[in-house]
Amino acid sequence: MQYTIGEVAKILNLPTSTLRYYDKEGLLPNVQKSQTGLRIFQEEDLEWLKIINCLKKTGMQIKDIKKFVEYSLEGDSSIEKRLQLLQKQREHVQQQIENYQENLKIINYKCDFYEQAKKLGSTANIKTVPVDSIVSKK
Amino acid sequence: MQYTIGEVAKILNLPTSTLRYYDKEGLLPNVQKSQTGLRIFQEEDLEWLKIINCLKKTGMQIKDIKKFVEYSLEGDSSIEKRLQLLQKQREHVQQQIENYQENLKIINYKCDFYEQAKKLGSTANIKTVPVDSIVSKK
DNA sequence: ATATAATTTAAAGTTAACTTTAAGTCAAGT
DNA sequence: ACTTGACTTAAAGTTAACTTTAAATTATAT
Repeated sequence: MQYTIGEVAKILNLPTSTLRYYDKEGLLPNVQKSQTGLRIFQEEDLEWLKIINCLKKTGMQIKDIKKFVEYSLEGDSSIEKRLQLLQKQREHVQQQIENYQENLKIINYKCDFYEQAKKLGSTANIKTVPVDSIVSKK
Repeated sequence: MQYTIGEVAKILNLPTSTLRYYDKEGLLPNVQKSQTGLRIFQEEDLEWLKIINCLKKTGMQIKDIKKFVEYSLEGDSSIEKRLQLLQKQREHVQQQIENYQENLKIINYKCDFYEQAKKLGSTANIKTVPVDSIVSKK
């Protein structure tokens, strides 16, 4: 199965301009071109793009994704480097989830506060606690 | 208890330039100045900054944080608007956590893959599954 | 009193990740 | 054959969120 850039864009819900940008930045080294110059995406390229998109969505910068791509092109000699890069990203994501969960507590607290305020018609006379008492202390 | 901009910067682990930028953007409407023009942060301002930082860290844009600040300055008539803004952010954060968790699955899978590859000395001969089979389908 | 460190403002500079534009070529349907 | 829509590149433009710079003032320590 082959895909045009427009089809890939729909599947991944990304603009075609972004896909071309990724290609230009060297993130899609295996995408082929027809004789007339059109990009042809294989199933494999789609899988590759989903990995790249996953790294992107979890906050990895293009230049670091490019590193990963370059390691991949180096072949088996770079397995260790690729593993390390992914493990580092895994830790980053786990940390991010924890941060979000802590911040969610603060937002929940604030939502409660304003729900109270809504009932009372005023923010006065609602007792508050310091933000630091909401987040888990280490 | 009062704080200089440098002290606040240390406490929040932000550069002073960022604090001044936030001030310039109208995010710190209650910070006072000494007769000589230096910013004086009260405990209250610090609490305020922690909320702002929480919104910032969970991906809210400055312009939307500014909206929240402006609503707050309007007084009790804007309680509903502030609540809605925070509820929207809460949903955004919950969604973000879910996204990260799904993407973490993919990264975990890839880490497993490269740990295998490391043992075998090669990525060849490792059976793989499509990315879509890793993420939870709805 | 004086040197050093922290603060001030306004304005310009930076960076990442795209997006848009322009001018053209290619593909698909009638 | 022709129109319409999708695709191509290169280059310029955009945006958000800071950061840096410069020149000056203020605060702190000796």
